[in-house]
Amino acid sequence: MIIMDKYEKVIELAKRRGFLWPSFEIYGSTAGFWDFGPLGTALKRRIKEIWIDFHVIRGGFYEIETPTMCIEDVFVASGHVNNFADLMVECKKCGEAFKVDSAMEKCPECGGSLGEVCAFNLMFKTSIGPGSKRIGYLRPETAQGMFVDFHRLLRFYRDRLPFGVAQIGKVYRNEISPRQGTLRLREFTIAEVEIFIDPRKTEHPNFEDVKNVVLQLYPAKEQLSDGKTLKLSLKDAVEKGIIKQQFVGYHIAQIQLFLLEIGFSQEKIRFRQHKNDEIAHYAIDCWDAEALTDRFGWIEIVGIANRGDYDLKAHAKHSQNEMTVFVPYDKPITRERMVIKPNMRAIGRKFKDNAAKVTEALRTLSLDQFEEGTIRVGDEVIPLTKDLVKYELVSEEISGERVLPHVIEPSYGIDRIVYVLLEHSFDEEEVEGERRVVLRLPPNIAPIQGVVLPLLSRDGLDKKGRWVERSLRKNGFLVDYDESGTIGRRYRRHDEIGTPFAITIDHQTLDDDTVTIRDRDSMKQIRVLIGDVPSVMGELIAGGVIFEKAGTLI
RNA sequence: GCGGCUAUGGUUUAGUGGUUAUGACAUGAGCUUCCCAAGCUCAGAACCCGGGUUCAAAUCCCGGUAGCCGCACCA
Repeated sequence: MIIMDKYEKVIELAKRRGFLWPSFEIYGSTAGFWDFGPLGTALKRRIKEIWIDFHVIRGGFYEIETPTMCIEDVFVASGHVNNFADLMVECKKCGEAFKVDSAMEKCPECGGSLGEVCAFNLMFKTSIGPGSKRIGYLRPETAQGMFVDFHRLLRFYRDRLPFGVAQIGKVYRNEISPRQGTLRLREFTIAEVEIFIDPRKTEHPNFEDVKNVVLQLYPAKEQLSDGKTLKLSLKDAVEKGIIKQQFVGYHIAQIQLFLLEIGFSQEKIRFRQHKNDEIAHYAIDCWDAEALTDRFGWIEIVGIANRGDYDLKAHAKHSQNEMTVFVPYDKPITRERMVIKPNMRAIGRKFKDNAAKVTEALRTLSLDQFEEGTIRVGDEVIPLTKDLVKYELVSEEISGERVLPHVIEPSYGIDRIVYVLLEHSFDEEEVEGERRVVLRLPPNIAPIQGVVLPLLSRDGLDKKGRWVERSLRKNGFLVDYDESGTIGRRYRRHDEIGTPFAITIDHQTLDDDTVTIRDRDSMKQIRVLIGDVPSVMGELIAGGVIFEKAGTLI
């Protein structure tokens, strides 16, 4: 008996049955790259579809697609060129690796001397165009593409906050040591939403819909003290100030609902708050959705951050573009304002070369200074005389103000989700002394939705089977057809890859045109008319009907 | 990147400095059976890559690559 832990069992199954394969295998593979085989690709596609259903269709955020390669400016502005790098140094004596601290000379662990400093920027760098020296980077997140399009998005959403935009795509990070299957890759898929909100309005219009969702929370405070998680409704968590804003809370609930819908185990999901020392300097509140894995413990699969105005401010500055939103007041405000009109002719004559500085000083003059009757240019104090400026008090109507939005960002690691889903779905049980391996994936997530199995490959059963297969394919189901080996063996084959329903053609089919449908999880069977198979399958997969009631239970 | 362990058919595994490299499961063909991995026959399919030592290397040595564990980082 070979003893494997769950990770090994899942990866072994994934490789053997065409979910996941190490990339470039015939050339020896390279860490951090995995191929999705036929079933893995189908599974991943279903996860992405549900994600889009959640965030784009139900959530109302449109999806966009921006290049995976970006020009240098994007990442200079975002800070990735300077900060998405680790300066590392190793102790020559004990081998411990440290992030470089300028004051550090000796190893803090053992006092040994340190080796040479090496920097890793985790971005892949390349050049754009033939002979061009224009630098390009493969993106390490999809977010920047969405920030860079802010001015277009704002117009698309007709100049109103809040609005959100979603993107699913490949991102690249030259990880130092990728391993652990698809939990840590150099090329991977993330699904991100950037929600732009008015920083003064952190309540969520649909908060009521999710306020009773119960979350397993692991706040920063508990991580530092007793290490216990709290089970709280979203409403309580926000009211107690554990989750700082309704808006973030709403999306934490959405993350949980999404994970449950695709088949995660509820008790294996928790939300961990970033502690002060790990939270990005610009972020206001950060949580990670973590999933419990058998070998690696709790691992991060979704991050949700309030990034504040960091990104928009950075791009506005670097690109010299306005990235604010005009937010109208409920009622326009009327106020009186002193309007100062410099007499350029007189100023020019009097101050000559310094005239520009004087007008600039006038332009930024405060009312207090104006009342003092002087302005300050450099070290000089200049009296404001009537020949230099004219002024008048005007009454003006202000209808709103410009606001730099804050960004709420849920960011899903799709490949990690694929692995965890396989692990959470993986089950073994004893059936009449035999080991049965079942992937208990929800029917609408399973890569193959049904398999058609003629009991025998003759007597016309095969012909009937082919007919059922075609009718299912015509109705949009991804199905398989299998007539090799005994019926039991074929059921087991499909249990192992999570096929939820098996349609069996038997001798009774020839008499009364009925077939059986077998439920993967219970192994129970119902009998339905051959012509009803597509509609019954549709209801079963959508979860609109209880299995035992979808036909005549055998 | 550093340290430790490891590398044999699709998967898992045995093995030895020397003929044609085990077995199991899986896969394909056939027979038989026919509603939960039955049986029989047959078939295809492997020593991670490169260098060295040796008459001879899958085996010993060195280097690389990959995997697992730890450090670090993260979706």
